[in-house]
Amino acid sequence: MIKKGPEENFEKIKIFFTEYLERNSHRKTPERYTILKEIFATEGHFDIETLYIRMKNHKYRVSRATLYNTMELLLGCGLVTKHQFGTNYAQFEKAMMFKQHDHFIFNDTGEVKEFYDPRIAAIRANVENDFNVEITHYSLTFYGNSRLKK
Amino acid sequence: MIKKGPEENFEKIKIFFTEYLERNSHRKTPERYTILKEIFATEGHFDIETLYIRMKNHKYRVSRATLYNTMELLLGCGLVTKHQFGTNYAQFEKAMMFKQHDHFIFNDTGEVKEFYDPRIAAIRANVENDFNVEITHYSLTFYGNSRLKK
DNA sequence: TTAGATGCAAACGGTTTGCAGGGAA
DNA sequence: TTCCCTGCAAACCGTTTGCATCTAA
Repeated sequence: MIKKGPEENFEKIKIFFTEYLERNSHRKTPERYTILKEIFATEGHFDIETLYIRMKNHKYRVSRATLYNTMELLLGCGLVTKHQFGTNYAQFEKAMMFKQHDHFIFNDTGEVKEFYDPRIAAIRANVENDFNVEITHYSLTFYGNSRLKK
Repeated sequence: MIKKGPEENFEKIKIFFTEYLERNSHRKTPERYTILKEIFATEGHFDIETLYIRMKNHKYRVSRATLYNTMELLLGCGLVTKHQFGTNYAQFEKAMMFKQHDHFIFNDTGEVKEFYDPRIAAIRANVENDFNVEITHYSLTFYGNSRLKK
């Protein structure tokens, strides 16, 4: 079985984004694709300012307004996820389809760990029934400190 | 068995706060007690601005700076809990000892519902073991819309 | 007496908005 | 050609900070 390279996967992502833009009558501007590319070229979490500086370093002409604007689109089609993590600015990460997870944050460093627990789906189902609601998204984050080595 | 009135419970809270202030060499100023009283006299969630306006309406002379300052102390001794709920300003609620709960937020109105699920404690224990950390606090919030009545 | 608190107002910083110019359709 | 998007800069707004004054200890 031939393993797909990251380039091929990114092609699919571009097509997915294109379809979303067309479906919602949004223009397919080069800026939007450049931002998408930049996001999927890096790992882990990021905030707007970091992304802005990174793109400036890569000699792209881009404004913060367009970044915020495009993030809204990427959130809308589910290619990116937004987190608040307690501070008063947002952090994002590219959505890893089929790899749902939640977060643990170190109080001192802010370092982010990821974990997955199937029981969350069960809790979610319960909440939907109890309140007669449809849950669109959720956030579960633990905060703490590393234990002393024994 | 005689049921305790809210006044009597509040006396205990005041004593608890006083002990915390003394233990940490903080002054017992009238402002701090007034803020404490105001918070425990109202139900549900609130933000700083709402609290500020409410106190102004009650003819108290208070500044936002002192409110933020005092919230820090109340958080420090666990009498109050802080939430971020995705917006970029904080919301608080008085801690209800022995009544742990999490939140469901309506996407459209921002209305807050509370629920409790014991499985969260189990997930928490797992995370502590997996990462060899000590969890100090956490946040679980579901977001969604009310289902159409059938 | 004095170091910590307060009220006020200005500063801060992430996000949003207004607007003239540019480019996708 | 149209009008949605972009870059830029200013506005916005919740929070933090600086400072003169006040007061709990």
